[in-house]
Amino acid sequence: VTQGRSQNRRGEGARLRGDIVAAATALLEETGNEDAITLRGVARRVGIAAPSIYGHFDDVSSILMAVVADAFDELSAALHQAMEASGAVAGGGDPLRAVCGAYLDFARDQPHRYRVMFGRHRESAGSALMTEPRPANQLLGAEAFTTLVASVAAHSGAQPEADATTDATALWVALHGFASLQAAVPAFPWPDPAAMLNILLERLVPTEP
Amino acid sequence: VTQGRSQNRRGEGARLRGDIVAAATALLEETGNEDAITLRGVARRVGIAAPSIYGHFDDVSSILMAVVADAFDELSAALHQAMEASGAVAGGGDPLRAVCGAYLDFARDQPHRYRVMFGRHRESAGSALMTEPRPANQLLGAEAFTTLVASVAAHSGAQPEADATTDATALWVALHGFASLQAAVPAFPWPDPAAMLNILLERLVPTEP
DNA sequence: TGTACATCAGTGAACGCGCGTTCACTGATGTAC
DNA sequence: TGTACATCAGTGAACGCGCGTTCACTGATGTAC
Repeated sequence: VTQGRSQNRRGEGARLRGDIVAAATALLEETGNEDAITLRGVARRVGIAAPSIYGHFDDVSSILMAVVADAFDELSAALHQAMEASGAVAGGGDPLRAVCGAYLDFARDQPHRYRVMFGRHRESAGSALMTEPRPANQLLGAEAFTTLVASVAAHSGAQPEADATTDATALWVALHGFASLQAAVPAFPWPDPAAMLNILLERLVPTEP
Repeated sequence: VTQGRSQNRRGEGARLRGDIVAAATALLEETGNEDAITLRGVARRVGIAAPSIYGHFDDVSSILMAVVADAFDELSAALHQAMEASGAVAGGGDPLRAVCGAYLDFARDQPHRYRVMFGRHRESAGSALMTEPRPANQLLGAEAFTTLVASVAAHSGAQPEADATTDATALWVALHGFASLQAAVPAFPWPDPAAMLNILLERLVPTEP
């Protein structure tokens, strides 16, 4: 089934790349299975011939990597925006809660994309997305983590013994655990997300007096 | 390549079932990819003809389900044993720490098996392992969770306001998050597991005075 | 202004592969009489 | 004690499928002269 897609004009070939990633993302989220991202499946979805993809990606696994990279960019943007928006509210906002809420929302709204971001072991992803130890700021997702650290630091303020990185790590671990288990085991009698977030924030992050 | 496997005697056909699950488990853990559990791949590994599997499983996805069910049994056993062993030590043992340590060990020693237990969304597993809401004690993994609750309760003792189920849920979420992220993002500068466990236990579980 | 040519963006057909599953079967083991 | 037969446990060949990838190609778009 050939669609009405017309060839891009010269110099705009890169536009197809974006369409490919978008189609792959849609397939992932709709089927719930990253194995649905096949070369031919993506090509069908975009409305092009399968070999056309090779103009933009070396192989099929590179498509998934692009999907993941995209997702990390969006997560970073969502957290950043939550922090900004909350800080701007006169007097009322709690940036840390806003950031954590945005994290959980992201995971809940696009569960399969979220799963692929953190659910695959990166050594076995076939390609070297991230295998060597390296500082946190060079990792995929580093920007998102930095935002979390900043919002934790703002929340703890001048609290003695406050170590924002340690606190943020513990908090990340808990947020991810909750998001991931809620998606994986929906039948478990979970507290509702707001209540769970209360518990985790109260216990894991010191509050400025 | 036919191996020296000889046909089971009458009434012992069920033995092959165990061999199939063991082979599938080995394939999963060795390749790091549940897609390596194919009908033909498992059959090769066991040393039988591919159709022989249909005597024991309806289809290929049932094999993975059996691997997961097995893994939950082992996890429950490991946690239970950790609690018992620790409680038996005269005066010294901390059952809660022992149980949590056993959980993290299980996840670290068999990372891919662990990932498949909790990393797939159960609705999309193709079969109804667990989709309907139901009480926690009817879930796959219920036994393991019960052990965790018991060890939390023992640790909190007569602490006022102690709610062992809530505490255990928060702790589970954190343990899973840590185990899962450590496997997924090994390059992140994690604290070592014992230190992380200290932090999480201190903050998430009230201690009996 | 015209025209030959290079490049860009993508196509269509074909390949070999491993897969899940079905089918009719085989040979050993036990059992009824 | 013998023997016909049922059942159990597993086999071998074949099917059709979707897949990743390669290959030579086509037609539109821009550019040098």
